[in-house]
Amino acid sequence: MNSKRVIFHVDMDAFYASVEIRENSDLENKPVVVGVGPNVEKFKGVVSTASYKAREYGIKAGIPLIQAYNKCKDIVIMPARISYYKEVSNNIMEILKKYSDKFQQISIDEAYLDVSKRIEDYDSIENLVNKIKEEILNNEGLTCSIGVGPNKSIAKIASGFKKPSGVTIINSDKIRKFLDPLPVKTIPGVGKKTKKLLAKRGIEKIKDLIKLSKSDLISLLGKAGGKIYDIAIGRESSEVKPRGPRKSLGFIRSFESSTDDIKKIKEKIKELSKSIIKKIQADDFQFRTMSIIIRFDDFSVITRSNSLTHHTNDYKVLIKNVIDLFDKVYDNEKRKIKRIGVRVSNLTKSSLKQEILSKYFE
DNA sequence: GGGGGAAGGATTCC
DNA sequence: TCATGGAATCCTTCCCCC
Ligand SMILES: Nc1ncnc2c1ncn2[C@@H]1O[C@H](COP(=O)(O)OP(=O)(O)OP(=O)(O)O)[C@@H](O)[C@H]1O
Ligand SMILES: [Mg+2]
Repeated sequence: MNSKRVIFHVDMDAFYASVEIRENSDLENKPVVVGVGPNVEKFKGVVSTASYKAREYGIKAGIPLIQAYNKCKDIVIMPARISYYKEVSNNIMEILKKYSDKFQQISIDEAYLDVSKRIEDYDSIENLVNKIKEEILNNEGLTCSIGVGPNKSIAKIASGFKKPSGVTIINSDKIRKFLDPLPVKTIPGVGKKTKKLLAKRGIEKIKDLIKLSKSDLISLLGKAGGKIYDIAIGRESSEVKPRGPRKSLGFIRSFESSTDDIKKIKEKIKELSKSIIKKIQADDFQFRTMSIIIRFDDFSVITRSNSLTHHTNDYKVLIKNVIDLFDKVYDNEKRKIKRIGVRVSNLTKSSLKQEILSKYFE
């Protein structure tokens, strides 16, 4: 029995922007930006993604639209149509499933495929990769990048190595050669803060990281440190497994400008709550915990939450609780509010009996 | 001492 | 100067209770 695995990580190229370009051929080769936020037309919002042409100007996800415009006055800004991208995503995921024995969707535009059983040699890897890319291009008119490795993390890092439309295959005997020179930030889980913390200790490349012991890294970074260590030594071994049920659901909206108009804020809270109820009822969920999220004009963020004794999907219950939470915060609060959100968690399926748990209580 | 849960914050990801 | 929106996971603190 051979335990060596072959994992693919498939990641669509500039996904939202590519869909918009596919829909409108005038946009081909143009610097296209998909924007999100309170008023994309008036540059109030940020870049959700940028086409590769736009990236030449330093435009990338997360930067304010006004900055993107200043970098390139020719950009075409499209407001995001997430539900449409979701449909496209579903089509792509169906294609990917066909080519794998185990499948794990990670996000709207990424998935892991365990294809170990379908691979005998290097050529069969290339054949399978090309087949997948072909079918996505033919059926959906979109390109993707694929990383191949002996585990999920290496596959993922590999898929980002050559983009767009790249293929990167990392054999087990090339792991060190591949990982060593990469910056620590390449590792999934190492973000801005962790990068800085490591830099302070002179750790910038993955090869620096593996000089530390696993326990060093755990005492430095907690549980995350252990995961980061395993990835860095190339021995991360988590399974490709289907996505579980969602754990929370919520909506957040920013105001065009910060406000202390309580009425306006409460209206927004009700609107967001209504959307949540609509969605959980459609998806047949119930919740037990309700939270509000507030970002003030100084950009500090607070969350307030409370939990019920029983699950519910009732609008009135949600409204009462989140408005109460808000009133408590705004009792003696001077700062204006930039952004307000409502979220529910502790979810269960409404109809389906909770067989597994209820068995224990017979 | 610690299990177990609630709350709140921080960080990361896409 | 600008600074989204959806979600997951982890950490710390507090509390109830054995
Ligand atoms: N910071 C962000 N805010 C909102 N949406 C984001 C953000 N980052 C990514 N997304 C959305 O998720 C999609 C997939 O993200 P991903 O990181 O794979 O980038 P991408 O646009 O597909 O480009 P790439 O070719 O680098 O993969 C994007 O198209 C995008 O719009
Ligand atoms: Mg992508």
